[in-house]
Amino acid sequence: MVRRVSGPDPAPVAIGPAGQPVERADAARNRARALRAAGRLCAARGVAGVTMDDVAAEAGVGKGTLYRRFGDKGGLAMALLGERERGFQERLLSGPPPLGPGAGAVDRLIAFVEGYVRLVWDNIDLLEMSETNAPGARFRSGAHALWVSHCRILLAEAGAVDPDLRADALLAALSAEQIRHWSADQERDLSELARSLADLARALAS
Amino acid sequence: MVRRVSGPDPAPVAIGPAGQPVERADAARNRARALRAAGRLCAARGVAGVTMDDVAAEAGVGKGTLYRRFGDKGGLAMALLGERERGFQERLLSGPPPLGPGAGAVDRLIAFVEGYVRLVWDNIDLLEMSETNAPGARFRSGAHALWVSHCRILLAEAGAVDPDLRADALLAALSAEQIRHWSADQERDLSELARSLADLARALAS
DNA sequence: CACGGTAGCGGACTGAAGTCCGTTTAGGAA
DNA sequence: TTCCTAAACGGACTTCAGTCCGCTACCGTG
Repeated sequence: MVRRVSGPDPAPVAIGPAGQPVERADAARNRARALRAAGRLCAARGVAGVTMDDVAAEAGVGKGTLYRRFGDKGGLAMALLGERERGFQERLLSGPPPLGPGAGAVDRLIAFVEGYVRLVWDNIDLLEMSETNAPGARFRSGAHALWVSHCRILLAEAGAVDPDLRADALLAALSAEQIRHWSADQERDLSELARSLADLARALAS
Repeated sequence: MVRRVSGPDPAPVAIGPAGQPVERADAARNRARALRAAGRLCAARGVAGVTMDDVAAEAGVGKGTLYRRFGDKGGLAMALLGERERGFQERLLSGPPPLGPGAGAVDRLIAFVEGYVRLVWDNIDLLEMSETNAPGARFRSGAHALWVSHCRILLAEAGAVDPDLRADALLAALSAEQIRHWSADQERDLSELARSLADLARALAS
């Protein structure tokens, strides 16, 4: 199956009172169950040790249900990630400066990079799982679209040339794979890495 | 099994006349057979449509042999890639400038980026396959070590700050995933992309 | 040339992702 | 309240990567 683009599950067809399409009650219940089960199992055994059958059993639903809701294993990982990214997204859009609005573009960009590296560092297993058997899946997530457009806008504001490409390039340097490489293979630590990448962002902004 | 670090197959133990460890004749023959078979099948059906069983059957060897020689599916892909990268490596190390020695650091870097983008573009399926179920496998390949050290040296020569990190960041922007994203999702074409990335390299060099 | 130790061989087996399709049920309509 | 239909369910099934281990044959030694 091809992973769906705009979210973990197919768009419901029925229309609710507020005009939004609404998910059937059993579907919503099972989605929540699956996410809670997956979270529990990942916490207990580590992301790599969890299979889809495990999650289905722990959630008390069939495997088919899991695949209907999340598309594939990567989609489940993305859904789990979504919950953890939400806080950072909110601080980005409406939190205090320098991460949130109010600071200069370069300062905001640096704050973004520092926070984002941290987010990746803390969720690296889940991020890698979200790309298994679907290379580039992250590019199609709503979250990634937000990161890119945030960087693009700040780079443009700072007067950088070709902010589109540079935003993508900056985020490429912040990919889970790359951060893992710096962390595991080169034994860089989080704070030193965050500092170096902030410098990189500063260079890209000029 | 864990992919081997320095090449596709385990270091042979017997020592040959010239002092190099030597591969047993049947092993060498089967490696060549497997590579030829894999090349044929990929050309005929596309990389994604080829299974390890297919390759084993086409090569006339057992599946176990394939895994002994190449470690896993990604290792086979890397071995196939190795053949295609060799020409570029040679032009890099001893070909005519600006790619080879003789030109200024920035010009060489730009020539590298243009050539490398092309190399990735032409072998993108194989590159993605080399990372299936082994995220970050490319970082452990000998070829990648060459690309990184080449970029690092040129960046240092050009006077860039933190050439280590910048070399990695530049290559992150040139990863197969990222190039695929630019090509497929954003519909950029090869020459425009090469030009933009060359500009990025110039910015990183200063 | 004969022999023995060891690297190499190969295919049956395992485990997990992802699919299929007959069955169940939510929830709107009459 | 009953009925109807599309959505959702679930588990058996398929496919494929990767492992295991008893067998084979290469090649260095005497």
